[in-house]
Amino acid sequence: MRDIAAVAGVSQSTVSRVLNDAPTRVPIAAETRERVNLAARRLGYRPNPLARGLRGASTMLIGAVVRDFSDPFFATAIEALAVEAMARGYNVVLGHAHGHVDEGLALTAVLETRHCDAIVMLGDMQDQPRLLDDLRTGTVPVVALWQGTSPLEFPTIDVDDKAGIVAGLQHLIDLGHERIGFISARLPGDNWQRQEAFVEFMRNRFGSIPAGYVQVVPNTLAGGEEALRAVLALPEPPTAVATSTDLAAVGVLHAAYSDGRNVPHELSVVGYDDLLLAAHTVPALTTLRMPIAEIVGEGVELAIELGRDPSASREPRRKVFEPTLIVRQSTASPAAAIGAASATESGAGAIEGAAAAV
Amino acid sequence: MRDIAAVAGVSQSTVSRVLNDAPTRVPIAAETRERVNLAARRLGYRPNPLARGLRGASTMLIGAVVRDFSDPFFATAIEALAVEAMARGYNVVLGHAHGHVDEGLALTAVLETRHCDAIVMLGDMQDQPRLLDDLRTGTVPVVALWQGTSPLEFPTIDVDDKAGIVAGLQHLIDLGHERIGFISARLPGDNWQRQEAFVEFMRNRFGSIPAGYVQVVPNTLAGGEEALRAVLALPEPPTAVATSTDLAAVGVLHAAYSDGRNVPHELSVVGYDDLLLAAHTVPALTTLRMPIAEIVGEGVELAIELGRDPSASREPRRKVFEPTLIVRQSTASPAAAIGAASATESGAGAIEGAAAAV
DNA sequence: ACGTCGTACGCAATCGTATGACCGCATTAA
DNA sequence: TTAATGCGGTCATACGATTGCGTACGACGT
Repeated sequence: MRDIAAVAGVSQSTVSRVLNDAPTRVPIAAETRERVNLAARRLGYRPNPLARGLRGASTMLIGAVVRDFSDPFFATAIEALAVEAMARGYNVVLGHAHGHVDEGLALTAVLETRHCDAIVMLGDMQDQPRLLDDLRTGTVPVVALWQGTSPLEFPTIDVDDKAGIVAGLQHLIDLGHERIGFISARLPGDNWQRQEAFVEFMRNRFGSIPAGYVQVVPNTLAGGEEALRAVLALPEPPTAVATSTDLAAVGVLHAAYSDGRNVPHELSVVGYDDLLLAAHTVPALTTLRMPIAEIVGEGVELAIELGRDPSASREPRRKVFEPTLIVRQSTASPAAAIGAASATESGAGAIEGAAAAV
Repeated sequence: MRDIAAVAGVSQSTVSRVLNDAPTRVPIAAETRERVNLAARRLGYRPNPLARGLRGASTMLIGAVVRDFSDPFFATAIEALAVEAMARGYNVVLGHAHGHVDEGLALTAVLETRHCDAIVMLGDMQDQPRLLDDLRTGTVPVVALWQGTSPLEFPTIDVDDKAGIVAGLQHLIDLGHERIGFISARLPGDNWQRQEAFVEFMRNRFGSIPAGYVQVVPNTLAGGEEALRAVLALPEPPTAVATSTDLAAVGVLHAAYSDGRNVPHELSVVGYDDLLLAAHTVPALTTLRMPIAEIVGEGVELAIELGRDPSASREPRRKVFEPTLIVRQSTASPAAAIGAASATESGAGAIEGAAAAV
């Protein structure tokens, strides 16, 4: 910048004013402006965001705190986050709140993150009290996405999990299912929202839930497999399972296939999230679409707004989106099991193949 | 920091020296050290990385330039990157080199990235000349991962795609396949390495490749489906297909199922990458394992090293890792097709179910 | 008694940018 | 003629930390 000033024959302050061309109380002649711009371009000038930030200006950075982004759901969310942020001229720095070295690392992540304009938290972090504490006492505004029912500490954008679970269960019941299991895929620190919704709905509908019909497993493909095997080993196994996650549901599909159980004729499966993948599993997964883009977009918008105007109300508020049921080929009436034998004879999947639209 | 100095009754420079306790030519009394540390802790001092970076010190940031991280392969790679970086005390900032708004955005991404200690490029970016140009002329060291055969401009860590493809094809040939198709899932900017390896190997082995046996599609699930349908519509369709990507392979599995083709009895499928998902598809996917963690770890190591010591040789060098064949249930001898009818009668997947170990 | 040396620390410049305070000049109003 | 005003721009300083250099002080040697 000093070089530009020298070349253009003006002072450094003038250069600064020209380059940001912000509304200033100091007028600049158009001719000078031209000269400076030219020099800047010729010298290939790039503003140094560090120096900018040092002056208290915005760094155009949004911090993302996420636990585990091998989880395809959060991977998708992060991509959305990056896209939304960049569309608004912001960059994203990753803070990894990993469970293992947890406290130490989590803390560091936040410290290093301090020079962000805002922080977006993806997923629930109730098990990381020090991180939350840091965030709470810090000066950087925080927006929480998919916080679940945790005590509201930050502005939150969330999804109506209860409505989603109910929609999935109602779909199964409409098909004629009554013995419905639930696979509760747990993320560390996550709350029990979807599981509770299941329990509440089923209690109201059928009075009680058979023992073993709710399986709690880690949110991985292998977790889904394990849970399905456990549920099918029951004396009176369910004819359908709902899962709290597509990831687990994909594991379920694999386990069912490996054990020779035809989905959907012998077992119906409902996922949750509608990952990109869900439309392309074998068979394609009936699931609940999570409006990821909308949620993240809203979150970024809010985060930036809070970052720009620190005086803005930071009192916790919550916005809730609705998931929508997407019916594909992994659910069918339990009565269909009668015709299953003849169906498989003509090649597994022939029936659904005819309706394979996505 | 000034506050600390005041509280501890020393000068701010002393505080700086104590807090970094770096090897300095200025000795500090142990007692003073204690006093300063105490004051710093009580005041909850957090160093401001901006000011640090301003003085030319390292910002402990690694920039990641990636095209599209909805691709599960890159999502996994990014997670690995974040983990490896944080294990070394670095954070990661995301630069999105999206294909659409490409040039403009790509450029911006890099500019904003300037204050990183190093940049890691994930995937090939040959179609973004301006980005490459920026990277080349910049002062920040760059390490390229999965660059393919592009002209070597940066230190590169890569995988031996040719060996991988050959291993997959040899596996199919060993099973007795001769009519083998290839689904070339293309990432924008990517080169044709895997496809070329296929063509070369098959030419040498069988003399020629039937028309239509090589399908080029975008690297998506839908791309895989489309390619499989095209290949099966040929007058003499292949008995096996290799894909350049697990993502496409999953699409293939879905399409085969939807069209009533049993995998592996009527069609063998070989993937490439060994995503986490690959072990849990229906049926589990035979594929080539990409040593993602090793590659990324090596890349981060190198990037940090280059960042720390700018005098280090930055001349392009390449390190190559070997993929390894993972045999699961999506491949079988074409002769098995004879017994396919009876096999499906007892429920699809019963056979592989018995061998469902991962 | 005076010079020397090692120890322990302070002073002040510096990085790149933003910005309030001032300044010279011309034109216009009083 | 003088003062006020507008224009076009420069000066100096601040942001928070790092770091070369200077310096005060006690101990020690001669």
